[in-house]
Amino acid sequence: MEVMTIGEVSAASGLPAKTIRYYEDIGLILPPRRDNGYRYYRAQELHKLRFLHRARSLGFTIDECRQLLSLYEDESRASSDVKALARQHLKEVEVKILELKSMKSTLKTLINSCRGDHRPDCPIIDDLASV
Amino acid sequence: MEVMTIGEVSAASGLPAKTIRYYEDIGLILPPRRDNGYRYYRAQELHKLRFLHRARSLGFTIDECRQLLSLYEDESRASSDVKALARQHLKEVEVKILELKSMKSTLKTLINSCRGDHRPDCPIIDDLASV
DNA sequence: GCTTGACCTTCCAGTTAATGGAAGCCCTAT
DNA sequence: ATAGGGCTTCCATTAACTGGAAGGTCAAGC
Repeated sequence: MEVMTIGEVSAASGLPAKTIRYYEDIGLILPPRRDNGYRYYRAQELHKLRFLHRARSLGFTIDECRQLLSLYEDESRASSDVKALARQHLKEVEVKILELKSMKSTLKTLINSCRGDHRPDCPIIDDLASV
Repeated sequence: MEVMTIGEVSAASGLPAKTIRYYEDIGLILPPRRDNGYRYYRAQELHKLRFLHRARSLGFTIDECRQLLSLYEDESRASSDVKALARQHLKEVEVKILELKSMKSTLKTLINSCRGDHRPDCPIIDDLASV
């Protein structure tokens, strides 16, 4: 397939067409247009869309994706720049994990202490109300 | 302090005044008003605000908080309802932790394999581009 | 040649949970 | 009287899409 419509590149990249148009709106991927106004995508654009898909699935924000994309396109990039970005992101992921683990452990404790029957007394409610 | 202004209840609950007004907008806490239009908060409202603060800090969504609040106020609630809500939320927290852990492990691997020097070759970029 | 249906286009609105800021009252102290 | 701090409302913005409406385009079939 030499070039693709948005529907085709959506299937090929795994990104919804809506999302691909959104990425265009915010200036991430700017495909050329046919005479009828239809977007078309070449291998070049498909690669970038897949790149974005993967980066997003690793939790990078759109803004980080923008930076990654420009590093991807920069033949003379320093891998240290990429690594720094990834390290920063890793840190944020780790912080979130810690927050969620703390929630998880509190929730587990509360759930375990609650009988969960037809009666109203409930240590979960008591905890929420006690702070 | 018999009753409080929004600034006072903000200090007492730990929630920003902006957030307290927002909670009113969406119908969570509806304080009475003075003749001059100022909101005022009694112990009753303060307790609910603290309740919300705590519930949010455990990651419950606003909608879940709404349900929790109505259980809190329902003298004839069944603790099983509270427990079910908490269990559901715990599940979601656990799912998020798993997602983040998977990101974390991939990121770590990629970061470790990247030299991070002035040269352009970078396994992180390669991975993103390879999918 | 015309219709049908799938696909494409743009634009507008809504989602979550707040947050920032502007314009303008109100109250207390000096 | 005026200055300040706190209060009010209303509007806009954030992140990253997603849904839907109204309408143009194209290939296939009758």
